[in-house]
Amino acid sequence: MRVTKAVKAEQLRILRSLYPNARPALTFQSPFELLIAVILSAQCTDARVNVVTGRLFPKANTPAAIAVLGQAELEKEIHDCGFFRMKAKHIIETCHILLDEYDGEVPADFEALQKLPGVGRKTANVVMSVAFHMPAIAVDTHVFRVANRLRLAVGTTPLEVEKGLQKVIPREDWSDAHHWLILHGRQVCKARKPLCDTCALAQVCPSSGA
DNA sequence: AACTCGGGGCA
DNA sequence: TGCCCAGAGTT
Repeated sequence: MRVTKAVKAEQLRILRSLYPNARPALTFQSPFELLIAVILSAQCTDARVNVVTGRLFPKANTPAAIAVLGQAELEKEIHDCGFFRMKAKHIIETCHILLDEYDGEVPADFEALQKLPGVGRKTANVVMSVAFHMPAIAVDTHVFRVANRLRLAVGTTPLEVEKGLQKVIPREDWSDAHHWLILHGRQVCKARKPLCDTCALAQVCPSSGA
């Protein structure tokens, strides 16, 4: 199957119809809360992150408060999220940088965000998109896999796929499309046994059945 | 490019 | 039990 521009448009139309009310699964009440939640979400389900932040944020939901909390106590709070020592170290360092260099605020700047410890390209894109409503597409493993299988965007690195998606997806849909691809990757286009038999995109997917 | 960090989900 | 993850940093 040849994935033309028209086919890609059809793929996107179907995805939108499948996941009409796509929204972030993480619960947060400020850019800082979102930043922490996304750092915690690496290799951890959003449901579990929400449980952890539901306990943590009432105690501390600012860079100053978490810095006061200290690494040892933070490690206990986020223990259930996995990689807790490394994440706690990164979060504490990030809080100090936010206090020292950004007046305790989360900068609405992709480059600045990505320089923070524990914040990579994916996390920075999520914060820009979700917290600051800027056009950005965060490419995680689900987005990467689904985009490649559909040939919606092809690449061997997340950055390549991100650029490819930016070309074929209307700017106003970037934030939503991220969620369509994630949901589809989790529920249907799974890494191991993709459910091609019942996939609504099978007709427009070159990887279907393969 | 390969490895580490650390738990849980799931067959 | 064993394998796989809604990543990022280091070597």
